[in-house]
Amino acid sequence: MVRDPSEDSVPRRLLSAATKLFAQRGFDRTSVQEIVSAAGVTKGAMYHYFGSKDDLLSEIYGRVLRLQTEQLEKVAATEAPVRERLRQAATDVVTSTIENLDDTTIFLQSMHQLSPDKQNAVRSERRRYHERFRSLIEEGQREGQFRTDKPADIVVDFFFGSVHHLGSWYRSSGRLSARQVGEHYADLLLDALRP
Amino acid sequence: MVRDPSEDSVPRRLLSAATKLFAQRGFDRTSVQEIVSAAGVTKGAMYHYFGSKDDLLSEIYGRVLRLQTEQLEKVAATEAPVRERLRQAATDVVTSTIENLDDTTIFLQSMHQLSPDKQNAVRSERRRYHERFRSLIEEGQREGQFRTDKPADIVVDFFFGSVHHLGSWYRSSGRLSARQVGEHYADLLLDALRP
Amino acid sequence: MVRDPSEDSVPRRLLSAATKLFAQRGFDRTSVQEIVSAAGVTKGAMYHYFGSKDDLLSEIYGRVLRLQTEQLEKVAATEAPVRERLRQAATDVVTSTIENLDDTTIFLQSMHQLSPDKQNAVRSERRRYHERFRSLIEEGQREGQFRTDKPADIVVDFFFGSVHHLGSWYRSSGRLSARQVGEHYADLLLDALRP
Amino acid sequence: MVRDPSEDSVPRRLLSAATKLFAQRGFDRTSVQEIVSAAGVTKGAMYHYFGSKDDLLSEIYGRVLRLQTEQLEKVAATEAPVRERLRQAATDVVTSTIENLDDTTIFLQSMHQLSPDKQNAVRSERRRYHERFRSLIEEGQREGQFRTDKPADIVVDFFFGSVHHLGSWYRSSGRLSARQVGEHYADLLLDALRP
DNA sequence: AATGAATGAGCTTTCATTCAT
DNA sequence: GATGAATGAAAGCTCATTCAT
Repeated sequence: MVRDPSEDSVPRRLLSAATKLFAQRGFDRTSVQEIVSAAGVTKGAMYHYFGSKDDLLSEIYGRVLRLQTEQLEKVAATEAPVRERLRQAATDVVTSTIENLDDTTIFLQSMHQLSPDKQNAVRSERRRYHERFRSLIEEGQREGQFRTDKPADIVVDFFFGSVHHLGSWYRSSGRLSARQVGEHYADLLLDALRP
Repeated sequence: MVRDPSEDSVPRRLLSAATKLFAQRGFDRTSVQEIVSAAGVTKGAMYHYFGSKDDLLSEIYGRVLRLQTEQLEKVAATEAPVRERLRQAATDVVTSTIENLDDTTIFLQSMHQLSPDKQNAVRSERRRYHERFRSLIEEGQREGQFRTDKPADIVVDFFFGSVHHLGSWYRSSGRLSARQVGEHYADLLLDALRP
Repeated sequence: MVRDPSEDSVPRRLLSAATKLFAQRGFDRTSVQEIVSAAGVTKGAMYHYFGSKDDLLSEIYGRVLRLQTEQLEKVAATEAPVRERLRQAATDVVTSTIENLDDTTIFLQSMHQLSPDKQNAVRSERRRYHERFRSLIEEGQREGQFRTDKPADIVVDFFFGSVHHLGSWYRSSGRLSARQVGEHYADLLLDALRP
Repeated sequence: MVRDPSEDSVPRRLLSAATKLFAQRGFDRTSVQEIVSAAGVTKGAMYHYFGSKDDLLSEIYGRVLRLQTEQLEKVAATEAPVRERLRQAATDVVTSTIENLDDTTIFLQSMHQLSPDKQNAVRSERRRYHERFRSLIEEGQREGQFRTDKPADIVVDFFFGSVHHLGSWYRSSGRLSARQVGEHYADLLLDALRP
């Protein structure tokens, strides 16, 4: 059978429909019926591929978490000076957050609606990510590149608050590109860290 | 009828129970039955005082918004140099956010679950608040106190992201007081704005 | 408001409709919708009075168990010779089983479809009932009234098998009354126990 | 293809898995998916060999019914005195019921969950079996071996109730063997029939 | 002979809200 | 002011069965 290339596989269509709807109306306000209708399949098909509505959400999280973790590991491992590595990491996370704004909006708004153990899995992945980011800051503090009168964990929470908030105001139709916002944010972070 | 002073009025008990529950489990996951049980009244009583479950949420928003707006107006109107006024405003909003962490957590997580018109009302109040804050930054930029290569609205969103995120990590049992966090955050903001 | 005496209370109507339907089609084959339609109310009303479909079943069990336990205690406590007390107890349990044939049919067929803890509650009540019956047989064995070469517990299971089976064959339109069947069964039991 | 002799044919594995599961959880509570998973095949395979889930149940019934009917015919046809033939038939049915306890448990619990026409088929087979058993009793009554003040059909129902009930209490780990229970039950029946 | 994706109808349960009292 | 019985719509999920391959 020939496949229209525009016609994705069923699980992919389900994930994509769910992402859009969860971002628009929230996880709880989106019914399984709405998701499967948007994906053009029936409920049975969805439950054939995903164990539950929660599973859809977890899967969406997983994708973006894995992507960002990968990017961070790659940048952190380069030979560049720590200031440059932190700047790059900060720019990257802002850019990729904006490029996947639906996923990350859902992340922020719906995580606490998952079942406790799925929440823990996501949280610990997230924690590892933050710890990796924090260790960059600590490295710069040890080298005398960054101020030492601010605890690194406070700075991390300060910065990721800003990042998570992007979904509430950034519009792709606005005057700034994802990259421009990323650079502004990285500047603000780096300058706030000047000794 | 004699009133035990510790026994608040019915609407107050309802608001307080709703606040706690919404913060713990989210708006959608909290049933009206749970709220009225926690408040020690019946459903009928709740619908006597509040038109709907949405109304409870709006009311909770309203309280904290009014409080923070008031604080900001007061600080902005003083004669102090703009750097001092911004520092005070930043410290204040962090401190009062932490002191009302339940309310502000709800704010962040549940706003998009309100009916559209209630959402607009809240949003426009919020926007006015942000504009007042932004105008402080712009004043400092005009006076040459703050850098001018960062648009003031980006800085506002950057900072309020950090503030909204407090609910996801701040614990009153941690090593930092609300005031200490406020001062750290204000320092980071002010230093990021150094010319 | 004047009440038509033929119009029972809602919970009573629900129990009665459920009893009839469970007996006819089995617990699993009966939907909540069928029950509430038969009772002339809505699902919401049912869930207002009963926590679950299981609860309806438990309640039906409870009623007939309590009735039969009471009858047995009363007979066992009289001064009559043990043969007479056993004969009366046997006749009674057959008669009341037939008179509540729907309830006891359900008992037999649907007990294993209850949640484990409800099942245990029912089972232990049932066990107490059987133990009381067995102690009557043992008393007769000690007095030399009954044969001693058959363990009392085997006899109890033998007899209650017969009783539980009534629902599969007894029809009120048949040639024997409940009392007549009770007397036949009691005779068979007593004569099987002759030394 | 070489066949591991321990590896039964697919239909046999399906029947055996279904028997175990139906006995454990009941017919309605067992899904086709569970059966095929337990048998290590897929749904398609099951529907290749059996027309429906009901068919599995009918097949299980059929096997045990045919077995017991055969045994009864054999015993009834011997030349032994009627008391001995009845004793043997009673012992046999108890023993074979216990030896196939899963099948007979299902028989008792799930028969009424079959489609009406399959139910009728099973019922009429069962009736023939009971009639053959009853005719033994009537033969003994005519010969003066058994009491005549108890209708034979009542005695048959009395006894088969006991037999059907075996599944609710008999455990192979208990103190009595299948044969011992069979003898106790046969004694109780024969002695209840003493003139 | 066998697979497994997909269907579609049905299930129990939850819940915000109303209203006679 | 307050009760709590009752509604009715919708939710997430299950499952026997079909069918193209």
